[in-house]
Amino acid sequence: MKKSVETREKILEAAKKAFAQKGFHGVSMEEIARNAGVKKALIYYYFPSKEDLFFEVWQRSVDEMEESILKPLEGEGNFAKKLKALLKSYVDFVRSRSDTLRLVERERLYREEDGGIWSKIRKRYQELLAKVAGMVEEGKREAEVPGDIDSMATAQFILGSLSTVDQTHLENLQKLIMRGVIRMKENEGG
Amino acid sequence: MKKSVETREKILEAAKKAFAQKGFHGVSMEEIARNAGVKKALIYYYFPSKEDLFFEVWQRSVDEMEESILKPLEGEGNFAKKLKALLKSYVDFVRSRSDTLRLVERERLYREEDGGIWSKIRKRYQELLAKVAGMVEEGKREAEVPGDIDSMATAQFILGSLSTVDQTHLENLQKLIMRGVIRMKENEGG
DNA sequence: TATAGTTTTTACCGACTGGTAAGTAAAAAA
DNA sequence: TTTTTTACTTACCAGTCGGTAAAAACTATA
Repeated sequence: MKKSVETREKILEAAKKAFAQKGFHGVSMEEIARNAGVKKALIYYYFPSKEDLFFEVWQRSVDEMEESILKPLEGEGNFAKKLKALLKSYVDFVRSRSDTLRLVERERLYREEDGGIWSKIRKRYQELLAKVAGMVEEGKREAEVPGDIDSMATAQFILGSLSTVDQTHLENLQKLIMRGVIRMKENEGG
Repeated sequence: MKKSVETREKILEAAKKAFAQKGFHGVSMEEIARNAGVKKALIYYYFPSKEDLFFEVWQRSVDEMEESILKPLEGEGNFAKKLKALLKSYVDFVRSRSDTLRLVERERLYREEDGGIWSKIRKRYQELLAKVAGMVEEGKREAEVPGDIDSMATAQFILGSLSTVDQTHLENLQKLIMRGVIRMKENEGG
């Protein structure tokens, strides 16, 4: 890999770790530079501002998350199987990349003066939600999801609840969600 | 009310609003003082440090939340009714005091150098979770909750999922949770 | 009205913040 | 070989941060 790209990548990596732990305002550029083994000014050679750096970190994380949880279910057939696949891949994701998840989830709550990166962040998150909601919508057409349940609500529900629970209980949660969302045929074990 | 208490209260109120919107690190003491109509130094007359101020704000918010969601179900009989009451009061709480909720939920994620207030915060949140988990445990004894579902997981699930969903879909979420948690008798409408 | 205690403001501190200007060594292009 | 570009450092800026000391204003009691 080109050296310059490597350096840029190193900065992004250090920034991601720091932001995930302490949030945007809790981290200084100095700190990121130190952890990346680089002088602070160099960060400004690659990124125009702290906000821009953060945005790239965040955006990559959502992309990574979307890829991880939606790719595995592309081949699946009916809705029940898709949901199962989604939950499984999400659980894997939470287990293996909890930093990324925390980063994505925490920072979308900022209410701050709108405009700037924060509205871009909320918008992108809505896109992700919409994709999951689209899947639930299919489930309704297949009559596997009760019709009185809103797809968007279900999408928020799935992503949100898994992200707040601690890792010990992920499988349990999977069950809870399946039971809530799918119209169960009595004789169809978990 | 005594003037001094009033002033103290005014500061706490301004602090709460600011912290809920921007998080601990996103808010300056100057800003809090300005919004409270007070000089910054006066805050230090009432509170020893920013962390202490924040901790009191946060603690009050959890207490308020616990009171709001657990009180209404003290009179209720069986588990199904209790859960229903809990969900109802929680939904009301989310609607009427979303600031408080956001404050409580956001800040418990901080990983920061441990010790200080952040571990106290996590500990207190665990207490709240434990109380909800206790209720679910009762439900298991009454055979209304499937035995293979962990009580702590369920508690995290209930509090967590409601807090991430947006207000439009709260009632839908209520349904989803009921279906997931309670062993449904087929002929018992929502 | 003098006095003592409480509450609030003024004025400041050193440390740190995000960000920039100027310069440099090495590599690439000419 | 000379010129230009890339990648990076040093040194600094103005502004803000959390926090403090001390004076000033207010209140209560005598």
